[in-house]
Amino acid sequence: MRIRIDADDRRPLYRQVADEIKALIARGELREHAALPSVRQVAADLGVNMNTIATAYRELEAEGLITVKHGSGAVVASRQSNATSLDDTRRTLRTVLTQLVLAGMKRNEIEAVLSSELRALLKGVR
Amino acid sequence: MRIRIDADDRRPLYRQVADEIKALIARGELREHAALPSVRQVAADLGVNMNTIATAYRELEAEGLITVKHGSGAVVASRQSNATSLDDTRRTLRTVLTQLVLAGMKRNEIEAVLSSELRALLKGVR
Amino acid sequence: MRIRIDADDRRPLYRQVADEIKALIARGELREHAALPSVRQVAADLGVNMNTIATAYRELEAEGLITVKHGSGAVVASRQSNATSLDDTRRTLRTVLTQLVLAGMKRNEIEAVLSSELRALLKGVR
Amino acid sequence: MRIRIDADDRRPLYRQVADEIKALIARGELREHAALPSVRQVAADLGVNMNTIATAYRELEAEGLITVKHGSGAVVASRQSNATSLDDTRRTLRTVLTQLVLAGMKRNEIEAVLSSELRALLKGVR
DNA sequence: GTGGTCTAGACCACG
DNA sequence: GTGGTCTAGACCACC
Repeated sequence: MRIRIDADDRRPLYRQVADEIKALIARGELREHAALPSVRQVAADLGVNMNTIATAYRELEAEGLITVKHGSGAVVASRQSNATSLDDTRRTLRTVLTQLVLAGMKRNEIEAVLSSELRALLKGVR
Repeated sequence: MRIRIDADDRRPLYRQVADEIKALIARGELREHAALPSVRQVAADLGVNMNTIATAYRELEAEGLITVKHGSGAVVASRQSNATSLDDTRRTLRTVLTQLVLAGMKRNEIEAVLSSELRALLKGVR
Repeated sequence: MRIRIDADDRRPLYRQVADEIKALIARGELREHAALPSVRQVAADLGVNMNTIATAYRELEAEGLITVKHGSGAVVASRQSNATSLDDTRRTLRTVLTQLVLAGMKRNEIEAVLSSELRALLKGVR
Repeated sequence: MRIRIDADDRRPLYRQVADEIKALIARGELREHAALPSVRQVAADLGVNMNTIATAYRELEAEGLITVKHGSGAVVASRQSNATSLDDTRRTLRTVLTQLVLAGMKRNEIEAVLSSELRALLKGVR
């Protein structure tokens, strides 16, 4: 289970980590009740501050995707409620689509990008 | 031509304004060479500081979407270069799709959302 | 004698006009005591506000390059003192050279640009 | 590593700062991945407002010369794209050369100034 | 009238 | 500690 971060990515580190873990859950690579690696471990692997990973885990817990148990690490929550508001998601989606249109892409080109990314995301076990 | 901002939106104000204007351009409601409302005007309409709007306009100019002429206001640029990197856009797209999957949506439901938003964006004169 | 302005040029209009006239004088196309076209005329030709041209002429007069005679128009001054400080000029030159270096040009490429521009400027009567 | 600003310089402060840093990069005094001093530090050194320096850094980032990471400062970018248009640079160069001619300098004197400035700029480690 | 620059000071986000 | 955002208000440059 590999988490990647990218210095050229403009998202803050903690969000890159959180987003990577979300993708693992979405793809089914991390299933319900699966244990996440410890904060310390991830921090060491990525060479970043432990606080950064702790912040990522806190965000995931706030969204209801993982459960952090005192002393025994974090596990994927049983029912993903995903507290991220659908409003936010649709807003972001609109922004993305606007960027694609302004980049000069035609409708069918945009549709191709969308389904290619969706396919890539869902090609996992799910 | 109405610009909306939302206090519940977590993007900074200046970016909400910039994104709204991008959408207007993408939809064709603001065409090439069309004049944008003045910084003071928008600031008064939205009840925010002039500097906030000036920042939004500066960002749009830096991306090549508008041209600002000192004493005479801003207009939509003739050829949109759109400096926003496609990498960033695809990264954001992946995040959005992940959110939709985590919200429990099935593949066909997600496809429905995508095409509905795309249709809404392109239903303009374009 | 043609003065050109360019909407894509980021210098203010009045400075574009002033710079064009300076170039005409430098090239010898406008010699000592030659009459400049009237403010009204230039404004009409270029389709801009008379104030803009008046500002340009005022700048040229302040630099000692032209003499504005009440009621009888402007003429090129007899001895060009050119009040523009050499400091400013050298500062601008340094900025230009820095841009060329940062654009990745090698020393000999930069030298080629410099002498090509200099030749173009001096190919006039001078 | 010293940044100088000059009240007699007609460029805005933030651009003087940005231009000074560009020159440091061009000369090789600031190499790839080198850390820039913090916004607060530079502001304190120069006795100007933090926002002024932040504006300079934002401009440098927009031109692709530096990368700003939120909690950890700014570094020189790995590959300089230098978004400044070559058109603008050549226009400025023409203006500079015109000034030199109007200052009464002969062709060979101008060539001497040009190569002296170019040598000064490139005498670094580069 | 338009936008540009700068200040002082507040509060937030990131590591 | 770092930079980011926003405000209020001043003064300047351009048309």
